[in-house]
Amino acid sequence: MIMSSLLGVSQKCQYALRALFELALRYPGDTVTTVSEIAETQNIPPRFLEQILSKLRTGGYIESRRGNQGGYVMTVSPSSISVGEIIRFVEGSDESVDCLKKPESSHCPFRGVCVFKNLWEQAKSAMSDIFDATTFKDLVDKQSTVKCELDYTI
Amino acid sequence: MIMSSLLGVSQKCQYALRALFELALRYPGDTVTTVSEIAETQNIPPRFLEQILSKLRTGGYIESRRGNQGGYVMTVSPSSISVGEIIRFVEGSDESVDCLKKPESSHCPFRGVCVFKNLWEQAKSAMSDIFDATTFKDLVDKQSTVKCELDYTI
DNA sequence: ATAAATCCTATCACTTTAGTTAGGATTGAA
DNA sequence: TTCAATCCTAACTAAAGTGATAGGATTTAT
Repeated sequence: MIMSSLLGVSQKCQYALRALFELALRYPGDTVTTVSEIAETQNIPPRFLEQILSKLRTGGYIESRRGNQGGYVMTVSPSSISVGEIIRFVEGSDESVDCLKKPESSHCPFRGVCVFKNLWEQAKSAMSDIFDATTFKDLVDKQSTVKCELDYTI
Repeated sequence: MIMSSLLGVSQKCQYALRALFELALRYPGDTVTTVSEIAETQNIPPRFLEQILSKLRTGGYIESRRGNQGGYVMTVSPSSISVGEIIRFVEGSDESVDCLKKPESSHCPFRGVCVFKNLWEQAKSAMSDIFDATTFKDLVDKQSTVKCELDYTI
């Protein structure tokens, strides 16, 4: 985990979210977007982004068209994909805290460890609530609001 | 950051919390506790724990007595130390997410990144709320409750 | 003096992260 | 058919972070 911060979101994961957001902006639509275009717009190393998009494809979040004139496209509605879902998919779901590791039933071996367990659970749950409640449609909607504000001020 | 998990709490940090909890259990009291004793009770590598306690001392959370019959003791009230405070102290306060890095005023450089910023802030805030609201006195109180329950069932 | 303990600093092994490199497979257009 | 654009996959690497160990210096009670 990115480990120096309580909120552990890796660069790779942030890239994934931004890339998916970029595709969500173009939804719906049957024109594909190339890796290069996403990479430039979101300032992501292109070859690295290739891997990330490839992985997102295996998750069913996006589809690809290969060959000349190929690229990526979002085929499921952005409203059905939450940020939390993507974070878990990209980061994996390993727990950094022993207490939260399976099996659920096993008792904490060390004195006092149990008193922390509830704390980790609360924190995890609070974060999940936030990330699971936000879909990519929400982000797109928010983006257009921001755009408007900017346009007005110019 | 511990990276692979959204909730990034390093092993080192968990050791620190457990060690501090162990000292909080003995508060108040003028008898010191050795590193070895804490290490055994909480199953922490002793030499590693040395470093952790030494660091906690520089933060003013505990005091040490050197030499023979030396050890560590908590001199400030456990009710005045929150879990969140210790986590931040031990992990450092580096942000893993670019959006949250200083300076506050600088605008997010990439399209759509701003729509994530609020999300990171919310998540961070939700966690801080939980961890800052829990003091080591709370943990000690909770521990004695658990102890009682166990005693009754025997 | 001696033993017991913290303190300090360096080192190490291991894992993770953030990419890069290289080549291959597939497709559409000329 | 040929070519170029594009996705696909695996292997590799450099750097950083993490967890832990090691040796010695310092301090203090006995």
